[in-house]
Amino acid sequence: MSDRTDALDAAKRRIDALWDPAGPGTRGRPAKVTRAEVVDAAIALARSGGLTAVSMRSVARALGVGAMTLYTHVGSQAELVDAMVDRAYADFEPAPAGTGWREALEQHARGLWRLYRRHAWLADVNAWRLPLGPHVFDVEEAGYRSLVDSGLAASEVVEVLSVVQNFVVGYARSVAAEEAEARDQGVDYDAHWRSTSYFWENHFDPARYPTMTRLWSVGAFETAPGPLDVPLGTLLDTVGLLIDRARTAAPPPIPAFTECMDRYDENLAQQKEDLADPNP
Amino acid sequence: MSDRTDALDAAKRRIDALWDPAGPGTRGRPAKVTRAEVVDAAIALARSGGLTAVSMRSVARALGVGAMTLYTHVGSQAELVDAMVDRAYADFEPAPAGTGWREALEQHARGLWRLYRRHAWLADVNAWRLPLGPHVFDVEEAGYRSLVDSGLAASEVVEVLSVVQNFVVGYARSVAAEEAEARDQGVDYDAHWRSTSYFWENHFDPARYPTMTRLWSVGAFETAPGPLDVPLGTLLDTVGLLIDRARTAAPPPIPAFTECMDRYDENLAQQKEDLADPNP
DNA sequence: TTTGTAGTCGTACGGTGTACCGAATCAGCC
DNA sequence: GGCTGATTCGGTACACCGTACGACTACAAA
Repeated sequence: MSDRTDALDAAKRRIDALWDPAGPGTRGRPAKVTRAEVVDAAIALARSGGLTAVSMRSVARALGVGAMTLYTHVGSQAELVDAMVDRAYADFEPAPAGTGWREALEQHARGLWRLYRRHAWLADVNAWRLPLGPHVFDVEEAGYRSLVDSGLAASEVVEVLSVVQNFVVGYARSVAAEEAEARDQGVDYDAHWRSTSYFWENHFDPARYPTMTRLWSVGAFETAPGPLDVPLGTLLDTVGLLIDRARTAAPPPIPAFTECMDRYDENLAQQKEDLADPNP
Repeated sequence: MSDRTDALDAAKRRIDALWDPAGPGTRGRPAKVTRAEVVDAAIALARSGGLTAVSMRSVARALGVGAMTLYTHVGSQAELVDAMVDRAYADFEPAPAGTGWREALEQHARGLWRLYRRHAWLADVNAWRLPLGPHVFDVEEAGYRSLVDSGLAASEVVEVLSVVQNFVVGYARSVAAEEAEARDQGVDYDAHWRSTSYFWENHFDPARYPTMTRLWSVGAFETAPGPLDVPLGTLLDTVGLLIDRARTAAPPPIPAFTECMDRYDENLAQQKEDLADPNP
């Protein structure tokens, strides 16, 4: 019983810390570092050495401070990583409003791409789940805004954005993985290239993988110079095709913001009721 | 210099271990466990406790063996995880040959979905990069085979499969993350539900996120009972639209297997030449 | 000056991956 | 039977990790 309660409180505190950073008290000993400085130092470490380079001790050392000192500012390492992610997402540059869905969605995808290129360590942390932080939600909001009035059904908006974001993040992840591997095994890209080509020469069997051989023979696996451009264009084309189809199908419209606030309050009340009385 | 060489050799050994498991020698003391037993024990631990439950000591304990004993069978923990992934991918059930692209691609996506549901820990490891193992390649081959003769251009085949797989894996990842969180904080789904609803009640601001509010008001975020069905159907529809477009555009054809073997040998020779003479 | 309060951080505990190396145990040979 | 070489087993040790505990410090307010 108390185990569950503790874990639940911990989850709540982890969320609260992202929205109400709990500024320094005016009483007592003054702090040597701020929460923001801790998060920034951790991000700096992650950018140069990956997420594995971020330990409580290494961050403290970078700040010239004892390891345990960090715990007055962040609560736990998991909370620190949450804060790092939300801080990184604050760097996202939203697309200018008023453009069409295609430019908006493309800008959104490119913004996400830039974000994951600038903070390559995000590819590692994203494995679990994004923290429910304000700036993460800002990015989600911007993504949905690019599609909400394009004519797609509401569920399609969610699905399409999920597909696009999964694609961009997955792409960034694979690129970041190669770079990290190259970094780990010696600064030099050449060594990494040798190790993967070693695989193709010594183990790849065309007879076992005929389809891949066919695609490889026409260069389908070679990444373009501007790596994201070509696949993203294709992906946006398919979204366009989907929107064309939706316009003739005329799905139920998505209500305007003013209209739906009533329903929002209603649903929230219903949700509270369900929690109070857990019987179906 | 020797640092780089060592790292390169390590990478080679990590790849070799997946293709030539290096059977037990006939001389010397007989082994108490086999490599396959080690991998299976690690997978069993991962299935019940997640990847974090897999440590060299815990695997050894599960086998009734000293921790260091494992190193005669797997070389390192990274190599063990590689082997776990490739072993898990061997469970993939390929789609029956001869069906159309849509059934084949759908079966492929569903097979991947089943794989990631059966081995939820795959969602954690996939963050870095899939190991270059034979069974991983079998799955890739099956995916490409479903699309290679659909009429798409070669590069589109690669992009579409990447999008579909990223979607399925991302979806499985988010579901697995929720289950892992629920498990960590108390066996009971209720506690987890309370913690996320705590967020919606206390921090979500409709004024800051109007578009998400609009979509939420019509239930766009509610997951369907058969969670994968609806989004996957939409995704396959868009692939169909893309294929229709490609059939009228008539992209350059992808050569048959027999034709491209010449080009394959040629390219491989070229590659070796480039490596021998690294000047541009 | 005293008291309360908040921040710092040394110590310690239990965990991790794994390098090192002697002990144990076999096949094959004298 | 005894010996040699090959192979595996696993105890010990080291460096690292996250963090609970509690003594210590430095300030604001009383």
